[in-house]
Amino acid sequence: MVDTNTAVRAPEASNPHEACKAAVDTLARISDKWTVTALGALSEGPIRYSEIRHRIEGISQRMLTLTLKGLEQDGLVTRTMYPTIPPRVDYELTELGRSLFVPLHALYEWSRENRPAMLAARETFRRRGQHGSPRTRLTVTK
Amino acid sequence: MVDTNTAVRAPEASNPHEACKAAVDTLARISDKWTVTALGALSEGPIRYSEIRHRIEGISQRMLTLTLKGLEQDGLVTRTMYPTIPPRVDYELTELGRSLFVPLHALYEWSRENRPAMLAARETFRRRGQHGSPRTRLTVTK
DNA sequence: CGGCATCCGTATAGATACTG
DNA sequence: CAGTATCTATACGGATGCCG
Repeated sequence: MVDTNTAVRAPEASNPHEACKAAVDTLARISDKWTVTALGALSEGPIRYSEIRHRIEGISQRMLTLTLKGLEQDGLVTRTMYPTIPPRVDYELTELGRSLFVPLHALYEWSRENRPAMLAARETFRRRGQHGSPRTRLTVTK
Repeated sequence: MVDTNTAVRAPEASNPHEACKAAVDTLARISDKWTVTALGALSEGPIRYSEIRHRIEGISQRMLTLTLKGLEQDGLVTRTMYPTIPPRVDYELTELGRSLFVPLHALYEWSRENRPAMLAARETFRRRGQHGSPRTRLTVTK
């Protein structure tokens, strides 16, 4: 993995295949149960561990620690330890971390606009039970 | 669309908390192993089951079926059965499904630009082992 | 306070075999 | 061809307890 990926060159829409793989790859890293929520908690500036934990309802220490470590590892947040007693640790988004809010915001916008439709579709689907006559085309064109 | 969500009004950044929850919610629906890849396979127009399966390397029938059923349920794709022999089923993106490509593309763009940095950060992290002296601030300001 | 280790339940998804 | 059904492996995440 010594890079060498400067040669790929995705000119326009490229083939959706490659774009898809890249998106999937990023998704795989941020789509665990807490990562995005943690990013949200960090979005307002430096914040200490206990405060994050307080903001994210329902998260366990284990999951918060793991999530933060993952973010730190990927260069999305910085971790600053103050060796005081009692100890104190601050977390802060890096520039890279903040940049993630762009696609995240797009996702949020989509949710706001289209999720109701999605849930409605799901309701409809559930009610007709998909077994009745979902979309059987009898007029075989070819 | 019974909506009633016209009342929320996210003026500017709103509070990141709510935006975060919405984004997380959408993420939860598209971030299984195959959904986005399937959307990618569907992106070029109507396509039949076997062709999708052919395009998505490594997917099992079970997973493809489950993924497509999920997409259909959420109103992101339509399923059209041709009761011929042998049977044939076409899948096609709905308008809702296509609209998802907007945030997905944002994600793709982010990946293209920042993923190398992320992987590099990960490499660095792995090499210094995060135990040496990652970021201990001795100058306690307050 | 912040974090790690251990144990354990559950959800997700792969392999395989069978059906209309 | 386009699924369904069953079994199994494993990754994710929660609860608890200990440590610097």
